[in-house]
Amino acid sequence: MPELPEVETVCRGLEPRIKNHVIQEVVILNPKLRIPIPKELPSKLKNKKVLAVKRKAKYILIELEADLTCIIHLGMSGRVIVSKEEKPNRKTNQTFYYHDKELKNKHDHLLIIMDDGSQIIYNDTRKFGLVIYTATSKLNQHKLFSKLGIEPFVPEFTAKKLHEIFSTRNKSIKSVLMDASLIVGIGNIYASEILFKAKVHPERIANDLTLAESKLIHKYTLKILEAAIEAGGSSLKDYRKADGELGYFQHSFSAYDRNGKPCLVCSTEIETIKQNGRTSFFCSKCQK
DNA sequence: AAGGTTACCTGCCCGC
DNA sequence: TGCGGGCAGGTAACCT
Repeated sequence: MPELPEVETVCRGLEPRIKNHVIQEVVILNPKLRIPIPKELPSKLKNKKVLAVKRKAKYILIELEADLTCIIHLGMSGRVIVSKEEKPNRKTNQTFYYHDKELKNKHDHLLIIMDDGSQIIYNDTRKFGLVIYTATSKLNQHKLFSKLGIEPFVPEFTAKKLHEIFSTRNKSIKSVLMDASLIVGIGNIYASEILFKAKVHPERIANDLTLAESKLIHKYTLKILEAAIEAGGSSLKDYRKADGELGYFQHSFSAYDRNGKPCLVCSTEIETIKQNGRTSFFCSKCQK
């Protein structure tokens, strides 16, 4: 479920568990992803200390010493799982997770073992994600990042700025909100949620929006993303959910996935339409 | 160059 | 029960 809040939650969950620890071993279990995992990634990462874990758009950046950053993207179905503790196999006395066949999971692509024995697994059913590396000093020039739009949580992301962005695009507001070359982090779920709260119909053409409407979209973009990050943070602290899987928490949506259910404001049935191959959820009475 | 479509991949759910 | 179609939270290579 990785949009900005989920990726942020993964980063916040991961950092305290690996920061200042050294990567002891990296094992490629299945390199087949959108960009294949580079063969030399294990040797590059091995013996490097983790300096920080950061988010950039929907990417996870594991910043390492020696000018190295490991870049992870979760695609549609990527997951990061951190073993809670070392689990040695009784028979072999091996601490490798993968020496215990019962713990093996389908679609695990990468295993990282830290110096304290904790193990990080990248799992991705649909293989749309990626795990690569680059020089930290050249991060912003990387092909993946060179065309990214503005981050929502920077001071320059103002209502005025957003309105200017909208004014340059002659297509639906829904697809503009989801366009990472304009604004990063908003995917199909939060685009519907933001437009519902702002009372703007998803098919409205972006450059037709009034400044007042852009201001509402700006306000709810920040509010909704913040609330979702907060919810993710709560789930990280919840011991009942502390199964090692990071970034997956119960969402409460107002519009997304509520097709046929009553609008929480006016009780009109939530409708769906297809836009650019993606389903949009909206209330035809509230959203104009 | 903007805007739209298609493909990548697996699994699940639904209707027949 | 089995099969086919459509669908799923993302991105980028294509085409016009």
